[in-house]
Amino acid sequence: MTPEPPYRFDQTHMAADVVAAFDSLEPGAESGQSVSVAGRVMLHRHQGKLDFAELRDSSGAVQLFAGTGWTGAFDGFTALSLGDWVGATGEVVRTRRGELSVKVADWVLLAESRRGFGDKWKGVTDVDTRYRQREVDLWANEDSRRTLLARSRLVSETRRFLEERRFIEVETPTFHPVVGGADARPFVTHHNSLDVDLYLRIEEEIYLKRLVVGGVERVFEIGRVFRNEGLSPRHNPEFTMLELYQAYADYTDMMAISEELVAHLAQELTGGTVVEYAGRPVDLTPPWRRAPMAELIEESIGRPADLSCDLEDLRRVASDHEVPFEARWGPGKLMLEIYEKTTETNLWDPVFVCDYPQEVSPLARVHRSRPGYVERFEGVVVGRELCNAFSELTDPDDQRTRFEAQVQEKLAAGNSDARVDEDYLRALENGLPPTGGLGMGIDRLVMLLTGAQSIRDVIAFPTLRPEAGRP
RNA sequence: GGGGGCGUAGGUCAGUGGUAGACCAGCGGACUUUUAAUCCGUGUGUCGAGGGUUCGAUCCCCUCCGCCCCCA
Repeated sequence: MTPEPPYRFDQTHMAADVVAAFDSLEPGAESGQSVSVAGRVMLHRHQGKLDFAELRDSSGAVQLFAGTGWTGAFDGFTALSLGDWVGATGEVVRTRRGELSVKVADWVLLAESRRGFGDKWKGVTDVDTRYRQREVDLWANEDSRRTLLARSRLVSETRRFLEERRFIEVETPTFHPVVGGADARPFVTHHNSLDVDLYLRIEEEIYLKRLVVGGVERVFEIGRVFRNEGLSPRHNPEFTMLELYQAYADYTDMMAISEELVAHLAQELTGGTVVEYAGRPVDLTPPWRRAPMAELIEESIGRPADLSCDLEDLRRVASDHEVPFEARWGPGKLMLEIYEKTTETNLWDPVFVCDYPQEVSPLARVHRSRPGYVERFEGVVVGRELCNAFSELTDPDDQRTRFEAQVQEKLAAGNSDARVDEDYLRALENGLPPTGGLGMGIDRLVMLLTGAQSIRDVIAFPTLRPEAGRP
């Protein structure tokens, strides 16, 4: 019979604190000080009238040392299973073999682990189990705990970094009446009492820029966005995006803040700005290379593929490089596809890929000196997009024209959800000052700085096929 | 949707055309300073599911399911 567990337990020390505070205790010595610790039993060694257990809490681990001569309910203690939660009180001692220990006088079972234990040496390696039962993964695998903590620190440091620069954090709606400006399929849901369909947001930018119109000159949001697309090691249908908007700034300011933020986070999390990913060094030290997309494509494939080429040239380049394309695509879309298929994945060290075709960038302002292009960049690291930024389009008439073209394009692509966002156009008519905007994928940033190969390793509960549905 | 890989005990993994093994965990026992403790004893299972070939299938073949990776 298992007694009812207590409702609370007074913990005086974390395991790591005990180990640190009594560092100087000699082997065989007793401190005379009693502590109470709590956590899970991770290893257990019974030896006749003695019993040793490794107790782990969120700070680390400390050994529990029980014996018939000093431990209440000793037989019960020896019967503890791996994974059981225990609270224990006793004097801090160091054993003759030198292990700092709590010499257990009293102890209490806080919860049983009824469902077996992973391999105590290898943990749990089955990826399906690790993702479906993250609670098991977390207590069995040190790497999993480290990643979770790194993510928490990264988000926390990001807030601090931005707040120090006078950015204000806000929360904008997750339900959008109109699909946003990014190029992604939305999830659709329905509000019963309003009897309207709503879309889960695919980005945060529209509402954030409306706040800039309202006078919030530096604003950011760290929030969940949703894209109804496939799963892959780099894509989860819901993921976390940082977006920030800064009045009176342009995309060059966004480059500066991007590289400073990433370098700062790398420093905080890894102790330096050169990190290792997939066995290769990545130098995140600012300043990052800045190069027009057209230049990078030509570097990669040895011939130009940009808006100075005519449509037939671009189609030929696409064909030569096995880039599939559709007849209705204009030169800008072709150029972007060629870039993505031939160039992007080869960019290892960070580079700001600048000056996108206007055709594929409905929310970015036209380039001040390069016709056909907009002032937009993506920060690419280890061959992946990490962030995306513009000098924001502020002209309501131009914005309307772009939205209408985008809606036509989406309808042509079979997307019946496309509509012009009249609310946003009305907001622009109230005046958006020159503004720089930046979006950064938090999940991919955590991957980069923790070495994770899959986005599922940095999301506590990634999207999975439901287990139910088996016959 | 196409290609490749994987699926064996609670965990980590071997293995064979003659219905299965190791270690750990579990259970019983010994042990007063252990460190993945050790030692003795002990049980593990629809070998992912279904069908086929075969005297006989966990193994070979087919279909399906699930997971991972690559591609679209």
